[in-house]
Amino acid sequence: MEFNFDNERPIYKQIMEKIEINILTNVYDLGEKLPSVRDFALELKVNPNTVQRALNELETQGLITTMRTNGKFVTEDSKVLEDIKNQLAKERSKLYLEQMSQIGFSKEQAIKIIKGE
Amino acid sequence: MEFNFDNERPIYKQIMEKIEINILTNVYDLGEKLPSVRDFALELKVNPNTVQRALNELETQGLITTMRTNGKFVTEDSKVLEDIKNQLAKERSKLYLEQMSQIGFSKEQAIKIIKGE
Amino acid sequence: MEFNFDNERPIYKQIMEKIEINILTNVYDLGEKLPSVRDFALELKVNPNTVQRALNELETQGLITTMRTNGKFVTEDSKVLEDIKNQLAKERSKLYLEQMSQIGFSKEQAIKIIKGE
Amino acid sequence: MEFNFDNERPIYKQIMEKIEINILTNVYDLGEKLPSVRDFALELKVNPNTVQRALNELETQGLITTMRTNGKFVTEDSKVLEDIKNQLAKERSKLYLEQMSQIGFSKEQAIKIIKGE
DNA sequence: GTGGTCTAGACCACT
DNA sequence: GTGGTCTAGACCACG
Repeated sequence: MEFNFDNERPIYKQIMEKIEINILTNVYDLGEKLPSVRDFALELKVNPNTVQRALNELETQGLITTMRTNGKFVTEDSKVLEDIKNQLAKERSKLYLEQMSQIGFSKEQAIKIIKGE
Repeated sequence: MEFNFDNERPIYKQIMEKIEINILTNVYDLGEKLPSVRDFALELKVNPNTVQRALNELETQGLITTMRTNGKFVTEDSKVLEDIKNQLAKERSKLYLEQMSQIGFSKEQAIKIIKGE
Repeated sequence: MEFNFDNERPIYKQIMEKIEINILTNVYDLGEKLPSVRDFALELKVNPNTVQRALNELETQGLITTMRTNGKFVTEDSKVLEDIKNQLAKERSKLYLEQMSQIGFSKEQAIKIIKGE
Repeated sequence: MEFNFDNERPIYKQIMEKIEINILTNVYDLGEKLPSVRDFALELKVNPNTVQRALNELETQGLITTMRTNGKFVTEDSKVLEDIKNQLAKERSKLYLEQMSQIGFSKEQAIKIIKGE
């Protein structure tokens, strides 16, 4: 796991997103035990509280479950993963189209530009 | 001009973006005189300092020029506008594709999702 | 606002509940500005971070909205309040009946005991 | 005996409550010999220390007596059981009414909601 | 003066 | 050794 933090946004959110992506793309498998809070902190060179906060939010999101004294685990419910993935995809598409329309590009133009990428 | 401010981001940036969009989409024409800082502030129900800051940043971006003692005007250089518009469009497309690829969607899938919107 | 904290449960949760109740029972009105995080902390003799955490969770619950640099406010949406109130009431009734049934009391007996209170 | 443990509370307390309920509802009869700590632990898939702790607390509560070298037995005093049951019932009813009143429901409303369950 | 973030470090309960 | 909580104190952006 790399750690190029962007100063513009809270570190804990960036950690959230990294782990979220790793879960959504099965870098961490369903039901897999995650590194301990302290290990994450060492690896990311960040205070354990910061990691804690990130993982907490992922837990309220349903991606992680905690077994006390035993560690934190990726959810075993693949449906949750799919839902979050699709929700993210839709949000981002919608946002993209909105932003493009704001500056005067139609949906067709927006797609054409993507294809050109 | 509406004013649904998002608590997550600085208000001055949100104002910047609104005015920028109005310029790029010719709501404010090339060379047109902009409302005074004071008027903007009243209309947006915001502190004049906040408007000031937004306009300053737009000026360093080249979208606005100040005619001393006379007010602020939209640039008369249409090329500047086109450049900014296209640059924005490319950035956003690139970002969109990156984000989608991060969560496991190919360019084709990304396009398909947009079409479904 | 009193401050008899129970050592068994996290302080931040107890703060959450106190404020939640104050909102649900209109001690804090719809749309009213809440005391600042620092003021709460002084009043409750607790670290500001602890208050912050409590208020944060209330925000994700939808009871509070933050206007940056301006303070935190009770939601203006009375529907949210009603929903939470009714949800709480149902949860508690269900829990009560379950607990009573576990130790061998029927719904009728459970009601009779309440009436005797 | 099932074992859906709740991460929020100590496992030993949850075990305590389960056994307590089994005694109060005569799943374990008066004077009956309980399974050994070891058997409990295997059945519950839990560390024997955890079971030990739970049983100890039940003993100080008077629900269980240890016959040295011979195992642990349910108390033979039926009055103890009745007392505990009624005390529990009263406590819970009182708590329920308090909680409902806190969020603005009268005793009558509280009863109505129960009936609707 | 407002909220937000982060760190360092401590202590706790549980297993 | 695991996660959870709390404190003290610092710094930041914003208006």
